[in-house]
Amino acid sequence: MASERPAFLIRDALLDRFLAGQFAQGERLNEQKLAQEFNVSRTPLREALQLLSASGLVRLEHRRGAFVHYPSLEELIEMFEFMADVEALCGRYAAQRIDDPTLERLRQTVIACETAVEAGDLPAYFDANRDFHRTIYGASGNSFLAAEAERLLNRLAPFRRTQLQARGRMQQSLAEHRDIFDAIAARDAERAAGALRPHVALQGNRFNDLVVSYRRVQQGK
Amino acid sequence: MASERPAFLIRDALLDRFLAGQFAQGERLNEQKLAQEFNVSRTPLREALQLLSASGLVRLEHRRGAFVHYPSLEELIEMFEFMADVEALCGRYAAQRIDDPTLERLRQTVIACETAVEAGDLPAYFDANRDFHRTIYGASGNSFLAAEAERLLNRLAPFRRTQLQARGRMQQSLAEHRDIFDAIAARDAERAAGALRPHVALQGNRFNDLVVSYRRVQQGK
DNA sequence: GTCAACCCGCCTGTATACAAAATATGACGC
DNA sequence: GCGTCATATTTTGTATACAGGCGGGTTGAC
Repeated sequence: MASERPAFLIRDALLDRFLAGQFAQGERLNEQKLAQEFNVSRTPLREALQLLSASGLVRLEHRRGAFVHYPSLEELIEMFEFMADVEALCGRYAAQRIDDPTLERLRQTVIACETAVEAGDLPAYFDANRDFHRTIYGASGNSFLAAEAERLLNRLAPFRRTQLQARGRMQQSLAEHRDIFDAIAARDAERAAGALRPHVALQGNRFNDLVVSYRRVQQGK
Repeated sequence: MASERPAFLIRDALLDRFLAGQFAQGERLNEQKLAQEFNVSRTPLREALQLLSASGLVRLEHRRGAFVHYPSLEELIEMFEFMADVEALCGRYAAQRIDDPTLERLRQTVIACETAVEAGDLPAYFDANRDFHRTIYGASGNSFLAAEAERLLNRLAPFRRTQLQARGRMQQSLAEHRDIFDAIAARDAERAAGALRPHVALQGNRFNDLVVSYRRVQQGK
């Protein structure tokens, strides 16, 4: 059993608290208190805070402390715009470069999405959806790009989850997955990119959904 | 005078050492020795190592230490491919969204490039070139995208510098800048993106240049 | 002679101690 | 009553102390 680094565990635990809305925007995080809560010293806790600052959820101010910084609505919109373009990029390269075994794996992730939709299982769909997208990242043949895409995915994941909760969104998402898969299977780079961008981007009802879920997170509920 | 965080100063100092080739690939970095060299304790030094691990130059292995990890040639190629696409993205949005004052600032950066070329001043061109690209990032109207682009720029900067050293490369780069500027000024998004991608991407001689400079850095000179 | 196990030393990871800066508190003056 | 200055307390940042793991070297057995 690999005893993970405590800093990572603490980071993840803090992330859960963030997503559960236990911290208010701009709140100052007290190192001593948090260290006591996690039964560690301040050293690994500070490490965790530094990790979180890299992902933007915490802002470190020299000699002032760590402050909670949820992305503003504007930042979220910008992040989704970029994410959509990055995913389109992955799709474009994937269509050009995917090999048959990977294409088959991608097909399996689509099937997993179908199964989840039929069962009406949202968490399962969330996982299958993630697999689908990550498989495309890997199929891009550029592992640096894939890593960057995954980093963004992790950062936006909580907000993407809430997007799937709206009625009918899961079915729509699945239909788009089928389109994307077909484009990649047909090695049609432009069609793959063109199908992926709106799949990820905020538009129409999606935008409104985000605003709602944003307010919800913001108010800690 | 703002007493900067020591960890940042140490990180930058270490970066200089990396670029000067003072560390060999895979070399293990001894915390105690480095801490002594910088006249600090291990605490801020470890902080600096964690910062460097975020930019990929150092790989941290639990209970084993920090290891130097220069990007391989393959990784570099992947990074340049992604960078080219990200810059193209910035250019596309910039053409759509740039306002007149920013366009004027962009014109000034092109003029600064011209001045540097006429003077044959490579360092000046490097700075002007950087300003040109950063202005486009900002003009994209997406500050998240701009920040990501800048992060990539910083990470690739040392390798881009060596690319400009080849004969005639500065003139060619300037000519491409003029094209890019014209496309943005004409609000032609596709042309801007189409001009930026090859400007940044590795192709033809550029690729060979990179291989050469890579070998040079790799061997610590 | 080779391989394996054990032991010792070095190094990392974590806790704690200490110093200095920032903020909170209270008193004084306007 | 409000603002400002001095002081006290909290809290960060850094140094140091301590514990445990990893690696290297030596020793012993086959």
